[in-house]
Amino acid sequence: MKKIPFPVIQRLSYVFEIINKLEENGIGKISSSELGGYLGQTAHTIRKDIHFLGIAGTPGTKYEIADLRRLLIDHLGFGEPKRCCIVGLGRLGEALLEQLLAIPQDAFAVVAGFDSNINRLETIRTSIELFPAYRIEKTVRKLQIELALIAVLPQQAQEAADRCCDGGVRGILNFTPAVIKPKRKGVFVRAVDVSGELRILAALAYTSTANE
Amino acid sequence: MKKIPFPVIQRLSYVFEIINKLEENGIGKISSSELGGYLGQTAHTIRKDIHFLGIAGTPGTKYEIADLRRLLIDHLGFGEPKRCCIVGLGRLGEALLEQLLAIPQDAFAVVAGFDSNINRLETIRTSIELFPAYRIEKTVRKLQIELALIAVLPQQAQEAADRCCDGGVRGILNFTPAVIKPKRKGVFVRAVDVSGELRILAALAYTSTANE
DNA sequence: GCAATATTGTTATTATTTTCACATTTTGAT
DNA sequence: ATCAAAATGTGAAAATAATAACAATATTGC
Ligand SMILES: NC(=O)c1ccc[n+]([C@@H]2O[C@H](COP(=O)([O-])OP(=O)(O)OC[C@H]3O[C@@H](n4cnc5c(N)ncnc54)[C@H](O)[C@@H]3O)[C@@H](O)[C@H]2O)c1
Ligand SMILES: NC(=O)c1ccc[n+]([C@@H]2O[C@H](COP(=O)([O-])OP(=O)(O)OC[C@H]3O[C@@H](n4cnc5c(N)ncnc54)[C@H](O)[C@@H]3O)[C@@H](O)[C@H]2O)c1
Repeated sequence: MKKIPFPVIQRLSYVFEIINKLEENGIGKISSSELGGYLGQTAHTIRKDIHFLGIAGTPGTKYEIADLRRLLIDHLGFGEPKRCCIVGLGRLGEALLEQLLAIPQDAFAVVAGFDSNINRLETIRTSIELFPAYRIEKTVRKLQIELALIAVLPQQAQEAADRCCDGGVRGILNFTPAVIKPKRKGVFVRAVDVSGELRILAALAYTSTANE
Repeated sequence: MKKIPFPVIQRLSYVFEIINKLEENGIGKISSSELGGYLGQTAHTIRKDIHFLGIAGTPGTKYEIADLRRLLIDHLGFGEPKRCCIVGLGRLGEALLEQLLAIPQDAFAVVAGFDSNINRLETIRTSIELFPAYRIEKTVRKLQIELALIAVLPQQAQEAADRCCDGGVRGILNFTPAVIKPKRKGVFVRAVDVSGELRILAALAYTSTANE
């Protein structure tokens, strides 16, 4: 099977979100141009992206959403819920916990939370199990957790990520400004950094006007 | 001046963050390979990126951080603090507010918050001015706000963004899962979507193993 | 001083990604 | 039935970005 390029994966992930919502609203078909509209992309791009999944529609007709969904599940692994954990249950960590538990998510299941501060573990009221930080590795392995959200202070980010890697996670979502490197091969890291995003926006706006 | 490609802007924004921290710690020089290490990139890439700024260093020597900083300020507009506002002061909005006010930021200044719920405006204790949502346009114009962080419910995201555009913002950082389209040309939009990021991570992990 | 080493500047090459073009197929109206 | 319109499938072209290669320059140790 040919490797799917990263930008394509990124867009197809959004496509999956969109068709799920449409399906809930009883919509059964969608065209490449409509999808393009939602994503801010052209119909060309969408068709080419879908092409990476193998044949999904028939010419002349729109895409059958059910078919599209099935293909995305098969090729991108969106079938069964991914088990996640949150490391660092401060303000951000707790907000993330609430957010992910509140929204009815068929795609992700938060099954554990970790913090080095025992007081935090006793303070937070939630339906999932909470553990001290030194038990990250064992717990991740035991519960077969695949994804970790890192929301500790930047200084501890790498160490927290290393423990998750040791436990066997497959992906890390880093909310701290620190740069995290995966300890093992095959672990993917992505960052969510507010200051960084703002800086990029500022630079985009600036360079676009500076060139006029 | 030649247009700087987006990936380059993205990386140079991180470079700016890194050299600021190093400068605080009294470090005066840095090499392309060291920078590459921080960013998870090769020295080649870093040198090529810096090359877009015009000449920054001299062969044989490392980069003078002060020079690099000056060039980044000139070319990417990181000189004076950018004025920001937060639209939607729920759990996430309040957390963002605290986060951006807490960290001593020379790059960004949060100068206003907006919410449609008057009760929220009276509940939150903060040092910046808070306004009802219907005053977004006027306030953004008056305070010359350049960047907006959108943290309302997804259904209201486009409307909130439109008002910010009307007021004249240059960039929008969208924290909701809704897709936002800029109302005016020249307004840049970026999204921070936890579910989306998780899905991308999951897909990356899945496709990497499915191909083995 | 000079050679060895380390480091940047710049061009060239390669790979990736986007965009385009058009053939093919279905639907629906006349 | 037939034609026009609309939609996807797919390969080619163009644009963009990453990687590599190497020349040029400074520093350091001897
Ligand atoms: N990307 C975003 O959207 C965003 C927004 C706000 C904050 N942040 C970042 O998120 C991080 C957390 O912010 P916060 O406001 O929640 O901070 P916080 O101080 O409220 O929370 C940090 C928590 O991490 C715990 N912790 C420390 N070391 C640990 C370890 N080794 N293992 C497990 N837990 C550990 C602490 O006990 C604490 O509860 C910071 O790095 C901050 O910069 C990111
Ligand atoms: N990207 C992330 O990291 C992340 C994390 C958590 C939540 N979220 C998203 O952020 C959004 C807010 O989440 P939350 O938990 O803070 O929700 P919330 O309900 O606590 O807050 C929403 C706030 O927006 C206000 N509001 C509604 N309509 C408005 C309008 N037109 N103008 C101004 N204000 C308006 C409401 O009064 C409320 O105070 C949601 O879309 C959620 O999905 C994103």
